[in-house]
Amino acid sequence: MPELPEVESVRTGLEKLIKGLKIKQVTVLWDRIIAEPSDIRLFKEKIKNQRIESIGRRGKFLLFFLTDYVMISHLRMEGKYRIESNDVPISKHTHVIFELEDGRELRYLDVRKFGRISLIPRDTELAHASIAKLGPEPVRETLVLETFKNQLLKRKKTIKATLLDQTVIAGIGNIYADEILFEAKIHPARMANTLIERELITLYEAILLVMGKAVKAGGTTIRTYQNAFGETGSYQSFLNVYGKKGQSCPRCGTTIEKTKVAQRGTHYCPNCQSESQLIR
DNA sequence: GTCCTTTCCTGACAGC
DNA sequence: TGCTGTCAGGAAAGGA
Repeated sequence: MPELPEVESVRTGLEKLIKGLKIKQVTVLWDRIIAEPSDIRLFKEKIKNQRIESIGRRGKFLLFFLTDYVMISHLRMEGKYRIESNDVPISKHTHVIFELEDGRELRYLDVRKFGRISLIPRDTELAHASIAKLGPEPVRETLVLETFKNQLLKRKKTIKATLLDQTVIAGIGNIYADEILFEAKIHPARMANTLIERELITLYEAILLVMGKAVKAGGTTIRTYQNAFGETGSYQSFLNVYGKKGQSCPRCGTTIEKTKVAQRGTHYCPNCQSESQLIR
């Protein structure tokens, strides 16, 4: 499940592999992957002979900057890009094939077909609905402590749901939300607007720490995640609570529990992230 | 405006 | 063995 660190690792990989190449033509094997334009023929027509000038990222969205268009791609749960020679057989879960001028192909694979691709004119990307509403990236330069605190204090929902809300901060998904809350010693079901000053600052620092460390590690490989080189991330070796139900908390030894918060599987240490916080 | 629920999808796994 | 049911979950859309 690619979150910001995994998408960033895909981005840097793709830049090394296909930047500067021209797309000769595109084959779409599962129409629903293409969100825009709604007419698939138009998508294929427009992308023909476009050169991949660079590859950017905003939150969990990949942005392929082409000659005249920007291709916005979200991998959702299991989307991945592979570069293959055109004589390599098409695997079962390949849904979009971009033929490149050097005979290789950029292939989009997605077991669950949740990923979406949009092709829009250059320079309209920042105004595109999916991008425009995103909150700041989780780095010190863009995530301003005061703004962050104000955002949280007006949310009448759990802190876990708030961290997953892409309009508050861009790029945090289920794995890192659990890891961040463990780091900050805050219970995931705590209401965001009940956090006190000290907790808000601790949480802010935990976000920067966890996300920064995960980007450096090339992301986390839980199920099937691979970057463009087919490499896995290494952050899973730093995970403290995610997927650790029944194991000992690395901080206090208490057994890690799993519940459901904000409709998501949620892992936490019942001692470090105490329930008693909930009554405040 | 904010929050909550549903929808999209397939593979893995538990239980019978 | 083979079937059925449940779970995994990010974002968009629609309803409250």
